[in-house]
Amino acid sequence: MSQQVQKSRTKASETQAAIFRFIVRYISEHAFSPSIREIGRGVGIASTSTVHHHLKKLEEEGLLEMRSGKRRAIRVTSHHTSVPVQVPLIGRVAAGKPVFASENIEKYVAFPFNRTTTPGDYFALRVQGDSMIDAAILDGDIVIVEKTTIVQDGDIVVALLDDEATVKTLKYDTSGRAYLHPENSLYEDIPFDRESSQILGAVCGLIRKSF
Amino acid sequence: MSQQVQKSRTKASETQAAIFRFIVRYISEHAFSPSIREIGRGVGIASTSTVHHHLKKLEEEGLLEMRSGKRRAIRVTSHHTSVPVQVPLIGRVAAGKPVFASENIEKYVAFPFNRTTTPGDYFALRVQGDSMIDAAILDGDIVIVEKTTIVQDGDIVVALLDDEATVKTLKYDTSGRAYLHPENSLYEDIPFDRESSQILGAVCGLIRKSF
DNA sequence: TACATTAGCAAACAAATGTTCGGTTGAGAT
DNA sequence: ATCTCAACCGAACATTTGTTTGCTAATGTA
Repeated sequence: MSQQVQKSRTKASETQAAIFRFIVRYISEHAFSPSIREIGRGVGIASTSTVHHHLKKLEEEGLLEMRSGKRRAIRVTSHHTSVPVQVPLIGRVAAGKPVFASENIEKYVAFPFNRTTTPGDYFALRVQGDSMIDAAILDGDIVIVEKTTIVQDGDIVVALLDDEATVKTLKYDTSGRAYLHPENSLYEDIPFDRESSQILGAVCGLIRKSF
Repeated sequence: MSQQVQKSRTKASETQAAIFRFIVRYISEHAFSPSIREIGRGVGIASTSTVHHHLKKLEEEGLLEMRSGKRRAIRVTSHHTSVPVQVPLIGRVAAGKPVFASENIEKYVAFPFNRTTTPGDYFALRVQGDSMIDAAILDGDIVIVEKTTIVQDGDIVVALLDDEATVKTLKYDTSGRAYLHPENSLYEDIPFDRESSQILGAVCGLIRKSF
């Protein structure tokens, strides 16, 4: 009999799992939530109220969030999916323009943050060259950068040198002078002057695509 | 006078750029689209029809897509943002269960694909150990894997060895026998037998988080 | 001046969609 | 047999929200 209780339980959670999977997949494909009726059609439930009931359950279980009243406003809880934050990808830096001006934004790339973040605090940059291969950063990789000027010895930073954004490790020599260290023995250290040059931020993530 | 034409033009495109930025930001923060009225409130336009008009323009310019009639169904064109596809992250593989059973799915992570893909064709795996550091894959990195068994010499693959999913380079020796090659001179090659072991897929992307 | 264009507003409309209510069915418990 | 409960249906309801229409003001043009 405990088996039958279990059976009814599993049936319920199976439907709910199916709904959950449908929502995740739908959002993946469409970039916006499904409506209750679309969910019903997707998993084979005819009544909107039944779907609604399951959604409430899923919400109680903490798997997803619904904005009451709003349409197509289902969101999967960050515990179970990452929150894809769209980060502006800085392309070639146009001379004269501020680095983060919209002219320099090539496109937006999604990065799966764990915590909620303010999108404006981050940017993305495509790495050019092999000067950081010993830090496992390859040519063509996209680094996610947190905008900050508070950086420590050993941080991988993005610095603006002659209208060119470069990725290097920041280090201090024995006399406390800052320099930029390429993680590749073929390259030389670059002295860094805070007056003439500028730290744009610290690398906090990376995306690589190989297809 | 050409200046004045330009002025009115820039004014229009400025409003539209503001709307575009608002939408990107809103979707980043909420994971679903704003409604026309929310956009209006966000950029300081009182009339829904004005916002609607600008959206049409933005759609003509190819910056975004709207599903006619559907609510909160604005989507930024993949040319300007990547499409965040939610990929299931395979955690510890439970003995006996199929690898891709939902029991083994730890969570979903977003990966910025360029082209539209079917989410079911990919999975994600957290890399354990430093056996691939010479391929710039570190301990803790998340690799994105395309489910396929068609792999070539030199491909970085995910193989299932003793209920453990491992990332290695697939190679063939001179006699055509397959083996798994760790990209780290401290590790030994592993002979690979297609009968007893299984190729789960080929690595096609990578996510690293360091914060 | 008269006309065209553009950005904006307000109001009304219609469609999509979340929410609620009552009823039905089947399995398990009392 | 009777009761309870969970899953489901169908229909009605209430909002949200996309769409349309007509109007005004400002600007540049013929």
